Amino acid sequence: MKNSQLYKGSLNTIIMKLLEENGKMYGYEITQKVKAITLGELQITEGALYPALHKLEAEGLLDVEVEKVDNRLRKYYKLTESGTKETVNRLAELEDFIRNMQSLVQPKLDII
Amino acid sequence: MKNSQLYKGSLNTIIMKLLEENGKMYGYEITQKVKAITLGELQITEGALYPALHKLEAEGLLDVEVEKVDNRLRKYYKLTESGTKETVNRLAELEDFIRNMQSLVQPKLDII
DNA sequence: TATTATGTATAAGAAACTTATGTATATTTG
DNA sequence: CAAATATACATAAGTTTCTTATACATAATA
Repeated sequence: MKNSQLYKGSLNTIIMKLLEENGKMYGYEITQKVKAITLGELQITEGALYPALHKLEAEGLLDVEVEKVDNRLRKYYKLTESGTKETVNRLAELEDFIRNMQSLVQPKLDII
Repeated sequence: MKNSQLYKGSLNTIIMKLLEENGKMYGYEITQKVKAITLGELQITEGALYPALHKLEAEGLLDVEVEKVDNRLRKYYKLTESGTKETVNRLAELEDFIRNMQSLVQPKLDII
């Protein structure tokens, strides 16, 4: 699928929110979860996801823990303490963003 | 002001929606309108705005018309026929985007 | 007189992505 | 049983969209 340009910049927030909600997740799991929640509309590509996870880890917002399941590698990510705090800010920013976009787009009401 | 990363990719949609609503606008007017509607929260910089307007024009979505007001230049932009059609799509995409982001972020409701 | 507001523009660089490719194992389908 | 799909991670090249800085010019305000 071709995601709209609008999603650009929202990936970090999505990752952090999912981790806040689910405790720990691995990359592939995140892509499937997002796909399920958005009914297939938003597909996160690996080319976007893995660099994003690595960056969040480098920033100290995520911790990683490797597990081997069914002879396959999994890297479980979870929020650090700092990441948990930052998630609150990111979600507040998202709410402001959505509110502002709705203000810009909502049709003016005519009083009859 | 420092706008959140979230706004990345939304400028074109904002411009087109404002032009749909107001018929014709010039660049500076767009920046002021957005600032007013978002109560100062979203500041569009010239470095983002003018290249965006030029690109939309190059794509045939906007027409431009130069006017001189108070000895100062103004470039009024308005949607072309093609731009009007495309605006419908962009606004639908925005609605989908907002809906998906809310699905991803909305806290699960507990039934008591 | 200096700053702020109005008005447009571009150039260099950063950030977040897409697209393509690579590697490897497990499971399902024809 | 072979081939395709699903699972699982990763990176590199290129594109798009933005930020930041700079430039020019007139009008209004402090």
